[in-house]
Amino acid sequence: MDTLSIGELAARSGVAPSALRYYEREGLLHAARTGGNQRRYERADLRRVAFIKIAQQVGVSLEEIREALAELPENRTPTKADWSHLSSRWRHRLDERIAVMERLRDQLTGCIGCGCLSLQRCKLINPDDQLAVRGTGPQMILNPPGA
Amino acid sequence: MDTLSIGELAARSGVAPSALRYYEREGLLHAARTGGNQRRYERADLRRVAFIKIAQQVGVSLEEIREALAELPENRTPTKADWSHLSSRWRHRLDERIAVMERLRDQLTGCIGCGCLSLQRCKLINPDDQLAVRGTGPQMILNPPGA
DNA sequence: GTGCAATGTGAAGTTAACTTCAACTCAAGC
DNA sequence: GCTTGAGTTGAAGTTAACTTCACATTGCAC
Repeated sequence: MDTLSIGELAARSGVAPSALRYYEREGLLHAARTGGNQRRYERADLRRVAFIKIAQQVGVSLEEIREALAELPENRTPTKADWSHLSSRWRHRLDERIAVMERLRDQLTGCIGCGCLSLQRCKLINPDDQLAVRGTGPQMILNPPGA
Repeated sequence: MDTLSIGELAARSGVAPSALRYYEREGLLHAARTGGNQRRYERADLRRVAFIKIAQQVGVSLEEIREALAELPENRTPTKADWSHLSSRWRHRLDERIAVMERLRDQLTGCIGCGCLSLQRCKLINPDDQLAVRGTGPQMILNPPGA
């Protein structure tokens, strides 16, 4: 057969049936129904679920993932080109997130040297938190001066 | 004065007072009290809060953060060496997480070429999901063969 | 010393992303 | 054809990490 029951999709994707039903309620996934009202997924849905998992790994909310998936064609199985398009957009997200984490790491590494951990600038240099006026939180990482 | 009220710490750290109280209930933070029962924080607590924010950025739960912070000395203000030790441990975490995301990105990039997005190995090469037996989910990223 | 913003507390509410439950129906093997 | 393991639904429960609320108390400014 070329369709999958919810249990099969769950086993293949590593996502619990209850989560798949939840995704359906949330509009991230759609399933055809058998005469007896059971869900039947297409193999293409494996990709869809894979994409959802990947995006979650990157820290994206289901809400945003749904919006992204909404760009895929509804009336036909997505083609390579469709997935390519989506994937490359997400590649950018990934790149950005990696960049943030690298800045975080480098800043942390720099702070190991003086032990300050202020992340707004080393306390030894800037003992009065003067950078606090730029906003709250770890400014140097989320909003580096050079970006 | 060299202590901070909860409002001051909140403003400096970018963390809401309610969150700071919550952290205290959860054992991540401790504050001295004035005669009138108001919290007074030491300047060293700015570092503590900064560390909490950083760790959260990395996707670590407060539970784990609390465990990490528990390694700091309780009876004295943490020294540079104390923070250095903690920081270098977290640098490893960051490195690992960055590595995972880079694998994710590279895999995604690879899949853009064929449009498959299977992440268990390109479907064109492995049309029957044979890798599914290795476990559920995106194995190649979370558990790369070479790791 | 008085006023009013800041702070205190416990309890309840919120959001995301699911899971669990109860009660029922479907479907595949013997 | 009967059993039994999947599957269905709506509703309620769960967890993390907070926020909001109501109401009492404090403490700096004038």
